[in-house]
Amino acid sequence: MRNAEFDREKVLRKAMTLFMEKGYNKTSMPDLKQATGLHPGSIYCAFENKHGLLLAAIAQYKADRNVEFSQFFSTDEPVLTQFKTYLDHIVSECVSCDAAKGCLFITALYESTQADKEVQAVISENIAQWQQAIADKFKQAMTKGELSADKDHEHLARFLVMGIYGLRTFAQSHPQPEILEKLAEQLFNSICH
Amino acid sequence: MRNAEFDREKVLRKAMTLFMEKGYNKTSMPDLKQATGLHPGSIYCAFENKHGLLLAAIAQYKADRNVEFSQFFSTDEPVLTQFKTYLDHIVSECVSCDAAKGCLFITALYESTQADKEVQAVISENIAQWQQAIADKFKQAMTKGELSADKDHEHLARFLVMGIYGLRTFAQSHPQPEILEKLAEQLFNSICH
DNA sequence: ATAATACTTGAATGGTCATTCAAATAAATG
DNA sequence: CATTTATTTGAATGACCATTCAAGTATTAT
Repeated sequence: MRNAEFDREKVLRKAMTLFMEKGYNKTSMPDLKQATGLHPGSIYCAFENKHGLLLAAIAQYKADRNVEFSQFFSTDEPVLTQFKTYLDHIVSECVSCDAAKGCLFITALYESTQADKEVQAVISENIAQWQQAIADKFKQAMTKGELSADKDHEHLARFLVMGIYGLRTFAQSHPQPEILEKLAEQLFNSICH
Repeated sequence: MRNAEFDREKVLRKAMTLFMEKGYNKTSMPDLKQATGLHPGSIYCAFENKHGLLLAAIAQYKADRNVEFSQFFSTDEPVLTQFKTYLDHIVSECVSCDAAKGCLFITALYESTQADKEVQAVISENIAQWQQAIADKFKQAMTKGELSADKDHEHLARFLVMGIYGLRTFAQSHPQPEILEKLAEQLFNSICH
């Protein structure tokens, strides 16, 4: 017996960064070898193939985003304030120059073909879970009286997810901070008022 | 001398459909040959290379969308009603099963790399023009008294573009008509109220 | 210590792709 | 009609890529 020598999380984060920066298809095995330090054989040994590495990277991305999400909502501020901070964070990601400006869910979903039902299903499921977490927070805001109780928290969550996707996509062509901030603000207001 | 035998617009629409369905990178020259009936040499003769074909397809896509846009705003209904109809049309595109459910601007933009500044610039410009056309319509709605005059028509246009991108992206993972219609409705209301 | 097991290495393989090219063909011009 | 000029054809080219594999190596368990 023998355990893998590499740090699985580090390798997955390197891979996920490449997938976000260059896209899955244009990230070659030589690219992955260079970025991760792993030889092709090791990648195949650990992840079956390039597609398996993508799935593992998506899972890691989901785990990382989950932790991040929880952190934004673990303060003792009002839930709506937490949402605003969360949105501001996303805007700052959009205008950053590193890989975080692209969301792996979106890029992988747009790149996936009809043939790759597996990636599509995994990402849809991950998005649905994120949306549910948002819906739960909205419900919490309603029970705390921060949000009028006649709203549909699941609809609000869908609208926010839609808006965040819109922000991210809009930022791809027009990454101006002030404009994105205004858009995020109106998005927030559309939900709260 | 001699003119090309093929119908340029037809070829470009075939190519644009493939690019939307499979993505630019995964659309191979054999694919293009089969879909357009053009041999590789003809494509190179007419469009320089595959990348040139993409640029030409994007230009054709823009022209087609321009015509479409004008048609939605050439009725004698109130501008806001025209917007609602336009939005409904986009929702119906999102839930359709053909290539129209993906927008070539978005798919090509997400697929383009940092290296391909040309595609990025062309698409950004095309989006900006579309956004400006929307802004003009909002201004028109304000002068006609359909929309309160204290709004910023350019901001409204950006918000609508963002929302449409959000809708399209959201639909990629959750293409349920009723849900998308509700989202489109709230998007519309966020702008008008 | 030794055997068994699993990871690592990196060159080799086979396939696919964008692009080129030279020959063939057709239209337009004078 | 003849010449010129452009397009069409489709096979050939060269590059790149995902994947495989066999030999080497380290770790664990007995």
